[in-house]
Amino acid sequence: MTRSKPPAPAASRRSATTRTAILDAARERFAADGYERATIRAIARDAGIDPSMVMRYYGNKEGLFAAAVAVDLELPAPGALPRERIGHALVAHFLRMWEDDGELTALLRVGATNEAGAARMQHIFQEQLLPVVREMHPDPEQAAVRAALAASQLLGLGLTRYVLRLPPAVALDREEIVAWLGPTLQRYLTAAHP
Amino acid sequence: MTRSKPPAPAASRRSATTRTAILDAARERFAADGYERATIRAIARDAGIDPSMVMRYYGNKEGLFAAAVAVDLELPAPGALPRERIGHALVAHFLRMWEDDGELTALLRVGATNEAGAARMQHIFQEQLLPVVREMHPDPEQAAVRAALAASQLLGLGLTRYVLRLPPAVALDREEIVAWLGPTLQRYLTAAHP
DNA sequence: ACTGTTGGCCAACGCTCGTTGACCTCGTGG
DNA sequence: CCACGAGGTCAACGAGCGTTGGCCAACAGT
Repeated sequence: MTRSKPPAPAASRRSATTRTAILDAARERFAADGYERATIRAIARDAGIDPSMVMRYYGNKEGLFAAAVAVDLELPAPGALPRERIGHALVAHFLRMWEDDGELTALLRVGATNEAGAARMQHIFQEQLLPVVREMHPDPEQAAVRAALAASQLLGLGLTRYVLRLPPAVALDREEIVAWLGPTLQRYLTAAHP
Repeated sequence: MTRSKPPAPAASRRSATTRTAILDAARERFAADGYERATIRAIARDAGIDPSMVMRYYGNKEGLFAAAVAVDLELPAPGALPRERIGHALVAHFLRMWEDDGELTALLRVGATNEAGAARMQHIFQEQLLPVVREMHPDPEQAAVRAALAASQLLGLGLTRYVLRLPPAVALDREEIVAWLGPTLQRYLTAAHP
């Protein structure tokens, strides 16, 4: 892509280019095929290099997955949005994230069949979604339950729309989804315990 | 299919026993490992027989999966339950079905990474869930959207609780889940378009 | 008693996978 | 000019997979 000689002597013979090419190809393959069927050989072929380079750079297949799928949900800072709009905002945010690239699809596809993938999803849930909910509900148990409910609806959306591709779920446009799911998330996160 | 002897001294040299042993083992393995990692060899080992027997009985791995995971959601006949309680009833019903055996977990795990598995889920959606919703909403587009929304929440629950095993989702007891998700399903299925 | 059918095992095939180690090729620093 | 190290290729390994075909043992019908 880019030439090679910036200003400095460093970065010489294009390793960075190859590294990101590998990661891009890996993300795509993991998203399309899941962990087992996304073979290192296929990823290397997509990236236009030899399979052994993948091993050199990322150690083994697990390391490659860890490097390729390092999800940051980019959730808004707690308090950054009004409490009574958080449901709609979260749904819209997640829709944008899902369609950004295949990273979330890859994570979900792998998480469904691979132990390490599932563990990574738990980690993301705990480190990224839970803190936002905790800001609203200091009681830890309350927060955990409400965050889990929110996750169930948000992941269910991703599952039906981007993984299983149920036709009616694919056909909906974003506004409509936000209008339907927003109130659900709002209730899970802010309503009184039923 | 089954030629043999209906009237005669049946059950002789135990083929039926083996067949169901294979199906049980297959269901468990597919539920635990997904399609690729649930190997015919492992399934045969669990069933206490030779891998080649699996081939004899079910043709190939796809045939085995088809035979092992033939989901019947056992949804109530349309009109069998009051329209204003259908949300709670559906959630409770699905919880029971998920915990019955590993069949739904197997279906979801395989559906997330396997084309045929995803197609089977679409088929079940269309043939089993959609008709129930159609009974309430004659307009086909309305019915499809509402059924997809319901599926997203129900599958999201199954995903977080039985596949990913997010701790807070596992810790919830059934009544609490019904109390939280019931109103959601109720709204997706019966409320006015938002 | 003979024979065909049925349930089952064993051994092998061809293939693909992740992974490894030897080798090649240059641009650069001394 | 030369050595070196980084970027990259090639060929092979051992293992595991789905699948096949041949063989064996025991029952059932004649």
